[in-house]
Formats: sequence, structure tokens, C-alpha cells
Amino acid sequence: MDSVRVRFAPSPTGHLHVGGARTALFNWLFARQHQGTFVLRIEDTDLARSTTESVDGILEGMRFLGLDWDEGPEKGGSYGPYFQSQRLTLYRRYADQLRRDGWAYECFCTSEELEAMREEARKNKEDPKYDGRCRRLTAAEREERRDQGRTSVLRFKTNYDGSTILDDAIRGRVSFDNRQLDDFVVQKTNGMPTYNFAVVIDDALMEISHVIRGEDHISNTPKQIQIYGALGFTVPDFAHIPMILGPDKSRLSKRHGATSVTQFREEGYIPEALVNYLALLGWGYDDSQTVFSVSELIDKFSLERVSKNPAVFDLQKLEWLNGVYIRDLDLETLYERALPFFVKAGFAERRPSQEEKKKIQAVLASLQSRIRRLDEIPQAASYFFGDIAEYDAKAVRKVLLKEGTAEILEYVAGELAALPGFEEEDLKPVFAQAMEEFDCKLGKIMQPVRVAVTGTTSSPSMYEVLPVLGRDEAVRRLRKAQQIISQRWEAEQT
RNA sequence: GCCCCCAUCGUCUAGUGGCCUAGGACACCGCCCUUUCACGGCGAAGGCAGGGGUUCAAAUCCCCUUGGGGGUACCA
Repeated sequence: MDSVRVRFAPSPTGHLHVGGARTALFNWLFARQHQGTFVLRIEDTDLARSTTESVDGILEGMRFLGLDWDEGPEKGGSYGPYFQSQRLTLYRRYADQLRRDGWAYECFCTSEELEAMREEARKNKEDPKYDGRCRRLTAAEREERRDQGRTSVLRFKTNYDGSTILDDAIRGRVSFDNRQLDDFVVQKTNGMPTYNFAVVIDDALMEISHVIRGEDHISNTPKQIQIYGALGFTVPDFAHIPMILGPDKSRLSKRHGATSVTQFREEGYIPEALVNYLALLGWGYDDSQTVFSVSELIDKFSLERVSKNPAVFDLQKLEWLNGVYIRDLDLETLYERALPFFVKAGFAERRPSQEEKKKIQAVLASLQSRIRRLDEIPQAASYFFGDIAEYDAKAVRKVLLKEGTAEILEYVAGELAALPGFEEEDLKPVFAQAMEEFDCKLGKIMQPVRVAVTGTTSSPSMYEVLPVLGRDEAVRRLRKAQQIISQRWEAEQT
């Protein structure tokens, strides 16, 4: 294969959407696999809707996912500029060429006329297409309109004969009857190119070899192919990847929940998991593997294996995968990823001391198999960093208020208070003795301690929680639980 | 309306005419492990949209129907 050049070309009108991110990922994987070039191009010809904040957000999202681009914003490259708004002279030049060669013509129709035309067509049950009236204008008529000061757009002289064939890498041969097309606008009144025009100029000039994009662009392709032809450009290979849908099978959008990459980051998803999940949306490898490292993806990805049908975004599976990756992280990396969430919860300073760091890592070690998202940390770790905010009512009732619990807590508190060390091996004998003392199973001892120390019935092992809290705090909480028990008991007497 | 695309468990998918009594993953349910909760292990349930062809043989090829998605802009 000749040198591979692919691109991701978002329009900066919002955040990096997961659909866009998946398109970017497929392009990136394809480029990396073929030692090709991955170009990032910003399609900001819609002045009204494009913002620089959006550009920043998109770049940030790309970086978060680890999708580095070889050419594009902040990076440059020999095919620039990489913002369409900075390529206007190029578009103008080719627009002029089209007109000069008789492939395009000025159209003076106003939007009102156009709307009336479409309305009329609908009424007559015809296709709401441009009827080509300005195509038939004589030179004199055009001159007259220009003199009247009427503005114009440039329309492409579509070839209505035969059909346009698209050999799609994913869908195979797709044929479009050219009579379905109309003379579409290539240059707007304000001089800006339309999408269908700019995309062709850019892809051709940037020598893009494979256009990998969403299926929503498939209907545009015949128009673009005609422009390639009119300008004498080589048509690239196309691959149209399926859409991503919400649970209700409609196109994935905000109303389905989080859709932007930044949002997923804030919700505690880690990039490896997101990348893995996105790869699985519309692509599969074989009948056994679902967890793929990035390098495996680069190695195994192929357009041939991209499926044709739209995929429903399954948040539960993403969460599961995120949990898989969280569990797989070594403690140091997990710490780095999780620290912002501790900071946000007020559990840590931005730059923790060695001692703080040790504690956070101990907490993370206990939590690692228990959380699926980093943003569960404030909730899951709260009792490690402050008093118990609220005792679970059911836990108090079913565990603390049980007959004999006060005695057990009294015993354990006393024993723990006398302990010289406070690590697992120091604690074990205490609980072993308690079992003998009260002639019961371990659970009978541990559950009251757990509720006393965490306020809930579910937590990591006491052998992990207790050492992190330290002797004084642990004993304090056991005593406090005793108080709660006696208070409740008294309350019941009256 | 017209054009284009798509159709395997609830979801993502494996399957490219016989290896399919359709495989895996998530979710769900049950059991085991266990100081609780997770993790982990084992197991159950669950699908070829419908109808016609082609063929000795169809989830796989063809046609129709139905359903879903996309497009039909001076948005990208």
C-alpha cells in the first residue's frame, strides 16, 4: 500500500463527542498500523457556530485518549494550514477553476425563492431539489443581476447522467443514481466554501489516502466524487463506519447522558477503558477477546472487520471495562489517576506529603477491586478521611443494636487500645481471641466493628481499614458506637 | 415522499454454504469462595425479524415485506 494518510476533521461546534472520538480512534489506529500519518484538521467554515473553546476541548479530548496527531493544530505540517478558516484562498482558487472550466455557475436565488421552490416541489410530490434555473442564465442576465447588486452563490454543475459508484471499504459497492443529485452550492454568499466542497479540496491537497468517517456522510459521497472528477483529483479510498446510537436506537445525543470525552473523564473513566470500549463499538476481533491494549488494537485493527450495523452505546459495559482497567493498574499509576478525585473530594492537597500519599495509596489498594469509576471515590473513601457522616440506619438496627454487640465492641476496643502495633498481623490475634471469648464466628465480631468504623455493612476487610485509620481513631469510633448503642437502648426504655 | 445503508441473545459481537444442537463479552439469575461488600470461579436463562426462492445442504447467497438508521441546507 502507498503511504497511508488519514485524517480526523471535526467541526469545532461543541465538545469531542464519543462518536467523533471513535472516528478519530479508527483513523488513528489505521494510521499507526500502517506507519502512516494521522492528520487533525479543524473544519471551522461555519463561522457562526465555531468557537476556539471548542477547538481546545477537542484537542484536550484527543490528548486524554492518547490520540496524538502528526499534522494539525499546535503541530503544523507541510500540508497546512490545518484550520479551514485559514485556507480560504485555496478554496477560492479552486472555485474559480470550477467556474472557468464550466463546472460551476453563479446562482442569484434568494433563500426565500429557494424555500418557495422546495415547497412547490413537495406540493407536487417531487423531490425538493434545486431546479437549476440560474444554470440557464445568459451572460447578459448574470451581468444584469450583478449590476443590481444581487449576491450570489456558486453552484456545481452536477452531471445527471448515469450513476456514481462508491467502492466502500466497509460496505462494498454502493451505487447512486445521479438524477437524485442537484446543483449544490460549493461557495456561499459570504465567500466561504460549503462542507462538500472544502472537504474535497482539503482531502485532495492533503493527499489523504483513506477517508474513514461516519456513515452519515455516505450520502454526500457522490457529490464529492463528482468534484474530485471535475478538478482532476484522485479519489481516495472511502470507509464509512456505522453510527453510534442511544439505548432507544436513535442517534446518540446529550439526552442519552454523557456523550463528550471530557464528561467521561470527569465521571472517572480512564482513557485505556474508553479507547478499548470505543474500539469495540463497531469492531470486533474474534469470538473470545474483548479486552485489548492499545498496542494490540494497533496490531489487530482492520477496516474489514468493522461491522456494518449501527451500535448501541452500552454504558454498563463501559463501566465494567473501566473496572477491569482500574484493577489492572499498578498502585502508583492508580494513585496518579485518582489523585484529582481525592483533591476534589477534599481528601487531599494537590501536592500531598509522603505520609498523605502513603495513606491514599493504602486506601486505593483497598478500593481498587471495589470501584468501577474514579468518581466513586468521595463516597467510597469518605470514612477514611473524616468522621462517619451518617450511619446507615439499617446497619445500626440490624448489627449494632443486636443483643451482645456492646460487649463485643467493649472487648475489642479494650484489646485494640492496648496493642503496640496496628498492622494486620497485630490485629489478627485480637479477633481470634474475641472469637473464643464470645464463642462465636468471626462475622459476629467483624460486622459490629465494621459498622462502628465505617458506618455501613459493606467495606474492605477490617484488616485493611483499621491500620489506615490508626489505633486512636479506630478505638474512638468503637467507643462512639458503644455510645450510640446505649443511647438507643435508653431511648427505647422511655 | 425520494435516495442510501443496515438487520444473530436485552446490548456489543463471532460466524464469509456443511465444523452451528449458533460461540464469546456486558447485564440479569443461581451456586461457590468469604468477616461484609467487591474481586474471582462455576452454572443457568436468552438470539439467526418475517415470508419466499437457490442448493443435496442456508444464520451465511438472491428477492420481497417489515423494522431501524442516515441523507435530502448558503450545517459539518
